[in-house]
Amino acid sequence: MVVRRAEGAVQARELADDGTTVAGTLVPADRFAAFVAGRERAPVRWVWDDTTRWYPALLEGGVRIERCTDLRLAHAVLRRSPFVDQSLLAGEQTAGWDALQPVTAADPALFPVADPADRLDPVAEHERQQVALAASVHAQRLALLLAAESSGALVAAEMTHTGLPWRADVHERLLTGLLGPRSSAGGRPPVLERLLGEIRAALGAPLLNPDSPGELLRALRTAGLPVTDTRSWSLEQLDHPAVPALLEYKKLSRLLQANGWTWLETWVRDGRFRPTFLPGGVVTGRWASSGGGALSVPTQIRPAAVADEGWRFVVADVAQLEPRVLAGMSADAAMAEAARATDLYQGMVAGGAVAARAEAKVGILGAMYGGTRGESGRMMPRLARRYPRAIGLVEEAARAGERGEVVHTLLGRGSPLPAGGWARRPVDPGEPPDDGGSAEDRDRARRAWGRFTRNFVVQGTGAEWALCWLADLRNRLWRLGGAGALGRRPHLAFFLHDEVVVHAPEHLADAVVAEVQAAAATAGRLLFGSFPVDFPLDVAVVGSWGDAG
DNA sequence: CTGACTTGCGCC
DNA sequence: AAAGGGCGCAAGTCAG
Repeated sequence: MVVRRAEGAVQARELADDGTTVAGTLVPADRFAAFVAGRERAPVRWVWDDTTRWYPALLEGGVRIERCTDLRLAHAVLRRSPFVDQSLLAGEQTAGWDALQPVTAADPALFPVADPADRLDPVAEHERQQVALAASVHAQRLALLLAAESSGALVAAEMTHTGLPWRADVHERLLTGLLGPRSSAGGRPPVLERLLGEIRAALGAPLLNPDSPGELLRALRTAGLPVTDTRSWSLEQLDHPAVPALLEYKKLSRLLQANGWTWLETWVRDGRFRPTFLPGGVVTGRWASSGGGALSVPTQIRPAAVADEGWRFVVADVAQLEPRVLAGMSADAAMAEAARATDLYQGMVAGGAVAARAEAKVGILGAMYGGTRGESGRMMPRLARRYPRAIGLVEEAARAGERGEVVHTLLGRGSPLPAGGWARRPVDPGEPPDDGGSAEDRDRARRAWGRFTRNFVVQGTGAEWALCWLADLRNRLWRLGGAGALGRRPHLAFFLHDEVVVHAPEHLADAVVAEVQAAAATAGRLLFGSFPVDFPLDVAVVGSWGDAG
């Protein structure tokens, strides 16, 4: 069913099996939610321009849908995929689809005025996408990616709708305990005020504002300290009476600015934290977020996320997702064998690849992030001998990036092309060949891009695993849960790259644990088939997020 | 004054 | 001498 906004109404067109549209219906806007609810009684896929423009209003109306095709997200994937013949996506509206942005504002209006999306034809775009998909040598993988991406869009909207249960009173108690009572008119709370006094005295700088990196750096140097920046890690290396107070000040000041009383007032309403999640918001395919720094909620304040009375959180995260994904996508049997253990790094020790867990960890992280020198560099030859396919895959991705080529994830998400002049091929004989500065600058940029593409393939495939996990779990939770609206059943409340928080009635918590596990197994099979790589979860049933892990 | 950039730090 | 990827956010800084 393809839907399109049409002047206070919705035009809905049935899709035939061959992809052509048949009957069309015009549904008044105020009856659309009921129309959708009615159609959901039988299996149906909603094809629409962009989930953020449709689903929030349906959820407000109490309607949950089973599946959709999000043309905006699918378009973005297909346009960059090296598995796709780009000429098949060309059309007069291609630029319009390229430019389409999600709507993030909590705008209750289903039909915002002058939305550029309204000029786009979803039927034509859907048809182009289907043709491009069918012609691809990796149609199945891409189809899985598009389905997972669309499912992710539904999850994201649902999580914003239900929100993460958040106890303002617990949060405030936490803040007061660490900072002292909130001070009025933008002044520092008492604990920060006291630390400020200590810092100023110890540095002999009575007017110092430690929030200014420049001022602080000058004050430290005047006090005779050999520093070039003011990062906590650098300050920790110094032996000076001002340092402990300064480190404490930085930590608490960060808490106050990022997740203090202002954050609480801005982002927590009616006992729920409701950030906006942006599926596909990161080039690798990871989600981004906006509002309240959702993907970096510090562990410090997680105790304020408390399940409702009679409800529990099921918190699950994948141990060492990315190295496991690397083992799977490279079909490296030796690394997959190490991944059979709950702790992959320990498994590498047991397999004889390295002598100690710490070596395994720093070596693998270096292989995935591009740390080729120092401790991790020293491990590389040994890892490459022991895990030739896994290490070979990331090395090849790095080399391809250094040559300015596109790399791709397992399911076919393509990396962007580098923007710098170092990689640009001459387009026109008259064009200057390069704008990249000195040879060293170009080499540095080339290596940096190689580190990016090296990480892209692993981080991106990890994101694909997580999307499949999330999508399958969403359906399992729905089937688990009796009747009623989304928020009255077990539901996903939060997602952070490789971790989910499910909010569920207490009596269903154990069943949720089983579903979370089953969904992880499904995700592994969807991506890697019968190749034996495990994705063990750390799962906790808790009353508060702070009690997990 | 606004907007763009840098710095630093939280998360994965 | 150091040399790791991806983000969002807030404050400071600086240019216009």
